[in-house]
This record gives sequence, C-alpha cells and structure tokens, in this order.
Amino acid sequence: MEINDLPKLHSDFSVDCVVFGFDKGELRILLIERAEEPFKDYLALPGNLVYDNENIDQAANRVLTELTSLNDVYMEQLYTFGDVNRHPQGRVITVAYFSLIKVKKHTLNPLSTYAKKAQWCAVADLPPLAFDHQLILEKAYKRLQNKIRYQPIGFELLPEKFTLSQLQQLYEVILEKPIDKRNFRKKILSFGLLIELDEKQKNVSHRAAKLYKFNKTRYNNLKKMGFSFEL
Amino acid sequence: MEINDLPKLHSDFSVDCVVFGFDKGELRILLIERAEEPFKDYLALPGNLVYDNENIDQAANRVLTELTSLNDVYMEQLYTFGDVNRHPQGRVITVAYFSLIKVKKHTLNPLSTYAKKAQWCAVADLPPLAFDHQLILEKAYKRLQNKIRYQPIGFELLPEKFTLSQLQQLYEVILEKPIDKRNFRKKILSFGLLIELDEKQKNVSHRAAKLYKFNKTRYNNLKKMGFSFEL
DNA sequence: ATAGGATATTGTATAAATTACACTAAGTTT
DNA sequence: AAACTTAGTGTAATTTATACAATATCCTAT
Repeated sequence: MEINDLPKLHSDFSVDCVVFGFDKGELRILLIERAEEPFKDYLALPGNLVYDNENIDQAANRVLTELTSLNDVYMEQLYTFGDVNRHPQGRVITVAYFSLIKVKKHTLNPLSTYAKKAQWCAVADLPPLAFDHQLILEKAYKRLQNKIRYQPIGFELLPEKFTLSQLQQLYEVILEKPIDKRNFRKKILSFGLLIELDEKQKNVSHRAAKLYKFNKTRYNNLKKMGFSFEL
Repeated sequence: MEINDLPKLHSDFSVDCVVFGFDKGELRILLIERAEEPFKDYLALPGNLVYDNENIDQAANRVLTELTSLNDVYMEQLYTFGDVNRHPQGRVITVAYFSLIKVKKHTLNPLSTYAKKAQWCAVADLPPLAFDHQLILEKAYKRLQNKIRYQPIGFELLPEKFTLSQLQQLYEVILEKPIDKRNFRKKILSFGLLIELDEKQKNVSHRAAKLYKFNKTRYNNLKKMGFSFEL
C-alpha cells in the first residue's frame, strides 16, 4: 500500500493505548517494539495517528484491532498528553486510552509497518519506555487501581468463567496488598453479581474450585437504580 | 493587536474550560455569550485554540486568566472531545478542563474578541449551549459529583472562611440530596482538616455561626501518609 | 490404599462506622 | 418580651468491617 492510498492524517494528533491483561498471576500490558527512530528498539505503547475522518475513539479501536483480534473489549479514554516537548521531532498531542482485555481470548497479530512485534510485558518489571509512555502508563495504572475498587471492571481481565481465588488474586495484584480470603468472598458475593456455575476447575492438582460468571446484565440494571459497587 | 502578531496556531486544536463557582446557594458555571457565528448569541464554555509553543495546561490557564483575575485556582484536565462533527466548520478537537473557583475572589474581566461577555449561570437552569458544550458540562458535573465525595475539593468553591452550614449546603447542592446536619458535622470534623477560627459570621439576622478554615497543609501531609478523605 | 500436599470452603465474635432522630442556645426582628 | 431564624449538640440502634482457623476435597506419590 502506498502512502497516498492512506486517509489524510492529522500529522500532530495521535492516540496511544494502554492495554492491560492478566496472565500467569501477573498484571501485564501490551507493548510494541519500535522498528524506527526515534526510540528505535525501545518498547512503546501501541498508538497511531488519528485520521481526519474518524472519531478519536474509533482511532483507538483501530489501533487495538490492528494488534489483536478484538472482541468486545473494555476501553475508555484516559488522559491527553500534549506537552510541547513530549515528542523529539515536533509537537504531537496524544489521547491515551485505557483498555482491559482477556488475554486468552485474543491472539496477537504479527507485525505492522512501524513496529517489530507486540508482546505482553509484566507491569511490575518494565524497561524504560519510548517517549513519555512511562508517564502515561503510570496514569493508567493509577486509574486501574482506583477504578477497580468502585466499578466491577476486574472481570474484564479474567476469563468468562473464573474461580473466586482467581478473582481475589487479581485484586491483590492490582491493589498490591493481601486481602483476607473469607472477607473477600463474603463481600464480593454480597453484591449478588456472580453466577455460581454447575462446573468446576479442570486439570488442577488439588481440590477444584467452583467456577463463577459475572452477571453483567444484572449489574447494568442495578446501576440504573443507583446501586453502587464498592469493594 | 494584529492577527499576525499572535503566536502560530494549531487551527484544529482547542481547550474549553468548565469553571464552577458557588454563589447565593447555587452551583454556577462561567459562560460567555458568543459574538460570532457559528452559534452566535448562544452561551458557550470559555475556550481558545492551543498555541504551538504552549502546553495544553498552559492554554487552559490562559483562557481562564483572560476571563478572571486568576488566583491559585483549582484546575484539572477533564476529557478530550474530538468527534468528527462536533464543530460545524471542520474538525476541532478540544481538551476540556475542569476548574473550581471562589466566586467572590474573582472579578470577571470584560470582553474579548470572540465573546460578548462572561457571566455566572446557575447550572440547574441553563439554556442550550453552543457546540457540544452541553455534553462537556454534563461530564464535568458528574466529575464534580464524584470527586467531591473522596477529595476535599469543595473548599475551592467556598470563601477562605466559611461556616459548617455553608459547607453542608454546598454538598447538598452538588450531590442533589439532603444531608443530616449532625451526622455531617460529626463526619467532616472527624477528619481534623478544619481549623475552628476565633471568629463568627457577621451581618446575619440570626445567631451567628462559627467560621472555619480548611487546613490544606495538614491535608497534604496526611495524603502522603495514605490518609483518605471520604464523605 | 493411604498418607501427604495443595487449595477450597465456611462462621463467629469484636470493633468501627453509619444512620436516625429532636431539643436547647443565641442572636435578630417586631 | 414574644416570635422568628439558624446554630449547635448526643445517643441508641443498625449496619458494616475486621480479625481470625479449622475442616473438606481432590490430587499425587508411595
């Protein structure tokens, strides 16, 4: 595809996506390795310019679709970063998005023009990132830590069917503190938002735990009636 | 000043400010009346284009300074609105800011090129606004309603010295619900963030109430140590 | 088959926070 | 001095949060 085939660009206006996933007991984000200067070989948030004829949300969704096989993903706008010197080659204002996905449900698509490859990286142990992406990530992580306490968004990071221990571990990792098991279960079940399935974990080398599903419909109904989730 | 004397503009990139104030028992916002098309004679949020050589936050501060005699104002970025059709004359992406000011401390500056006049309007009773400013205001109002419950930002809307009844009324107006007087006082005083002054209200035709000041220094210290304000 | 290992599951007592609620005090106006 | 207006105050009942440990189930290894 030639450059002239592409839609006209706003040359100074972009989106970047902070895509969180939860896998192997760790909180991870999706990063690409840059193939070009500036910040060649650095890890960076996936991002792209915003086309003249698309909304910003659409641009962010496009970036995500290019990387993964998108499938009803949680996404919200995070913050806009526009400091004069945030990009070494001129002014680029970027709107950062915050996204939560179920790692297992998505396969990473290979290659794109500007990036070598996309990979899941543990948030706890990251190298320096390109541009001001460290700053963007920090903002996103704080948002996640706050939001998970008063909105049931943790489920977006887990498989459809999960155990209470998995859910608890997710909260512990994100909030970076241990939680009492009995109190956690009591509390989370008290909302009546979990459906207990007639099914158990498989292939574990110990007692298998019951599986649960998040009752999204019920949550949406309760929300309309002023219900508030608060862990 | 000639147009050519102005710094170079990003023609498609602006800021808009939602400036809240509290006066005569009502929550108000600062609006300007547009002097030009589009939306001539409509009320609109104060805003302006972002210069090439200034950060977005600076642009927002500039807009506010042009309107009021700025004086340590609370301001934070709210959200970025960039739908393709939000501006009838072409694509304009705007970063909205959210600001709280003490009405009494600020005098409104007269006139600017594009606006007839700035005025405080009660949020509860507004005419249709220009562009998508209604949407922006709604987002800002929700932010205020949420944030006032877990951050002591209400004080930004009151005079330095205030009574507990004034504070309570502020919360009642913003949260749109009545609050029990005794419980409110117990709770708000329990944080230890209010300094009781040796002074009372003046010129009221009934028993004068004690005046209080918000102890910002103490709040900042406590915050560092993990204290959380929550009403 | 059985013992040992791993995680799942469950309840209670105590402390803390929230809620509901009504009268007296102080100053002003008539 | 009576009437009006807002300020200021405490307690009991309920709800919610916290701290804490033993048994159940299933798998693995011997």
